[in-house]
Amino acid sequence: MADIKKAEVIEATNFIENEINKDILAGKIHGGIQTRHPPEPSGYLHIGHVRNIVLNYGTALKYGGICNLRYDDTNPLKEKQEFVDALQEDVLWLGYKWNEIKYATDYFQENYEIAVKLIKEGKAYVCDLSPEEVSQYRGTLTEPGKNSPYRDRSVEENLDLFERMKNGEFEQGSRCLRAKIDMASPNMNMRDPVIYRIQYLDHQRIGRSWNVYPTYDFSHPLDDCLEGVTHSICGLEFEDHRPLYNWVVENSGLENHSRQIEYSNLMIRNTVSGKRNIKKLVEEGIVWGWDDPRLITLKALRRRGVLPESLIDFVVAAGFAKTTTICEQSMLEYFIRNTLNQKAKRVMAVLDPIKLVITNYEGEGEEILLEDYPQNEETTKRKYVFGKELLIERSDFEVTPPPKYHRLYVGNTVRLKGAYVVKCTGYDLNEDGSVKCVYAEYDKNTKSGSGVEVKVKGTIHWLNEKYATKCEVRTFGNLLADSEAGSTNERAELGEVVYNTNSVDINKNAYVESDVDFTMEDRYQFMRNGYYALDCVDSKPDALVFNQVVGLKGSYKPEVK
RNA sequence: UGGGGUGUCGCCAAGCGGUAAGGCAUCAGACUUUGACUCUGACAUUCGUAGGUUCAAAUCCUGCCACCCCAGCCA
Repeated sequence: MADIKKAEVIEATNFIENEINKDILAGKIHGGIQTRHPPEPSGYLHIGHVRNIVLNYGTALKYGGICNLRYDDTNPLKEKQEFVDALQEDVLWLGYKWNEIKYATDYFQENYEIAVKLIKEGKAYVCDLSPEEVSQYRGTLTEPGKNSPYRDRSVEENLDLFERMKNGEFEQGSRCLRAKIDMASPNMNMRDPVIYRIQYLDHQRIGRSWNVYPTYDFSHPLDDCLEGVTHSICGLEFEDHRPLYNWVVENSGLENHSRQIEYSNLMIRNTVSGKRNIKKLVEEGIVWGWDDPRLITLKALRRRGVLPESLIDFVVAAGFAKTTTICEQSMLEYFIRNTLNQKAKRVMAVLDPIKLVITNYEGEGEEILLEDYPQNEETTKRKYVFGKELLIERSDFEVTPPPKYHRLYVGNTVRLKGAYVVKCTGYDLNEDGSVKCVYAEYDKNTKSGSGVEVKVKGTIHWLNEKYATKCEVRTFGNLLADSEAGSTNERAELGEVVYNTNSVDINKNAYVESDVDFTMEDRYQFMRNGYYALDCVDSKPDALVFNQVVGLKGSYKPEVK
C-alpha cells in the first residue's frame, strides 16, 4: 500500500481521527491506516461492542485502510468455538466486513521467538514464585514491590528454563516468564508483568500444541506490530497498560510500531451490560438465552426486530469521547424508530379487541385501500375489507372520556383508518361493568381518499374479524432494566445488579390483518401500537408471534392533577 | 493513600485564547388517512469548584472537590 499522503488527511469528526491526522501530518505513517477488531471469543457481542466495531472498521474505511478481525484467543479457559462463530455472524449483520480473519494464536511462534530475544537481552526472566507470592511481591497501590529472588538469573539459566516450560516439564503455575521492568513503578502494570504462563488446556483452535501462552499484555502489542496495525483502538481500561504496550513494542525489535489509542465504553442506562453479567443471567436461566429479547446483545436486538443501521446511527450520534458514556434508552429508541419509520410495513392490528357496530351500514363489506409505506410516495397499497361489525382497540373507547381525549366516546367523531368517519352513538356493558360493544354511525361521504375534507381529531385502527388472524404479541419492558424502588415486579439479584425479570407481557388474543404476507425479514408498524417484528425463533406458520421492537413516541396522556 | 483518566443543559456531545454547535428528552404551536411522521419556536449570561494570568478564558496556570480504572500466571 502506498504511503498515505498528507493531503489525504480527512476532516476529523472525533478525537481518534484527530490523533490519526496528527500522525499522518508528522509523517509517522508508512503505508495506509490499519486497525483491528480484537474480540476475545468468550461471549456474544452486545451494543457496547458496536462502538468499538464502528471505530475500528469505520475508521479504516474512512481512511481507505484495512481492518482485520483478530480473535484474542490467548486464554482457552474462557473461550469457545460457539463464540467464535457467533461473533462473525454479528459483525456481518452489522454490515461490516473484515479484510482478513486472524487469531492471536497465529502469532504464537513469533511471540515465542521475541520472548527468547528478550531473555537473551536480559529483559525477561523465568520466575519460580507461586501466583500468590508474585502477588505479594508486587506491593500495593501505595507501596513499591520487591524484586523477585529469581530476577537476576543468568541468561543461560533463563533460556533453559523457558525452553523446558515450553516443553511441558513443569506444573501449571509453578513458573512464569516475566518482563524485567521496574518493581517500584507507580504503575502496577510495569512491576515485572507476567508475559508467559504455563497452561495445559485444550485450546478450541490449536488444541494442545502449546504449553506456554503469552498474556494479553505481551501478545497484543506484538500481534499489532506483526500484522501492520498502525492504530490500536481500545477501551479506557487499557490506558494504564499503554506504557507496557509501548515497552513491548520498543523492545520487540519489530519495525512497525503501532500506537494504542483509548476511548470510553458505551453503556445504556438501566440495562445489563458486560459480558460477565449477561453470561451469568444466561447460565442461571434468568433469561431465555443469549438472544432473549430483553437483553442488549446483538442477537437479542436482532431477534427483537432492531435493524443494524439503527445501532450504527445511534453509536455515531452518541459520539466517541473519553468520558463515561451512559446514554438514555430514549436515545437508542429514537434511532430504532427513525429507521423503522422508513422501512416498516404498516399493518392494522388490534391487541385488546372490543366490538364496534356501524349501525347504519348496510353493505356486505367493501374493499378499501391501505398504504404499506406511507412515508414513501411510491408505496404499494393493499386491499382490506370494511364491514358492519368491526374490532377496535379497547383503549380507543371511553365511557367517560378524560379531558383532551380525541378518540371514541358517545357523541364524538373519529376516522377509522383508511375508511370512513364515524360518530359514536352508544355502547353496551357486560355484567361486570366492562365495555361489551360500541355503536356508531358512519358518514358515507367521508371515505378516505375521496377528497372530501372532514376535520376529526382522532384516527383509530380497526379490523374486520372475518379478515383477521389471531396472533400472539409480546411486549417487553425497556430492554432489561433495573427495577424502580417500590416496584412489585419479581426481582432476581445478581452481584450488585438488580434485574427485573417480569418485563415480558404476552398477549394471545391479539389480531392482525389476514392476507398480509408476513416474513421474518420485515418489520411492521401496528399503527398506534408501535413497531413489531415476527419472532424469528418462536413463530410457526399457524401461530404468528410478534415481538415489540419499540413503541411509538408520545401518546395520549391524561391530565394529572 | 500511589499512578492513570474524566468533569460543558435532564442524557449524549462539539469546542483547543476571541466571547457556548448539534442530537436525544422536554415544552408550546402548525399540519395530518397513525395523538406517529414532518414542520416551526422555546430550552446553559455559562462550562465541577476557588483563585490567578490576559484587553479577552470552557479553553492557559495554581489549589481544592467529585467520579471512574489499576494490586489476574483474565482480556
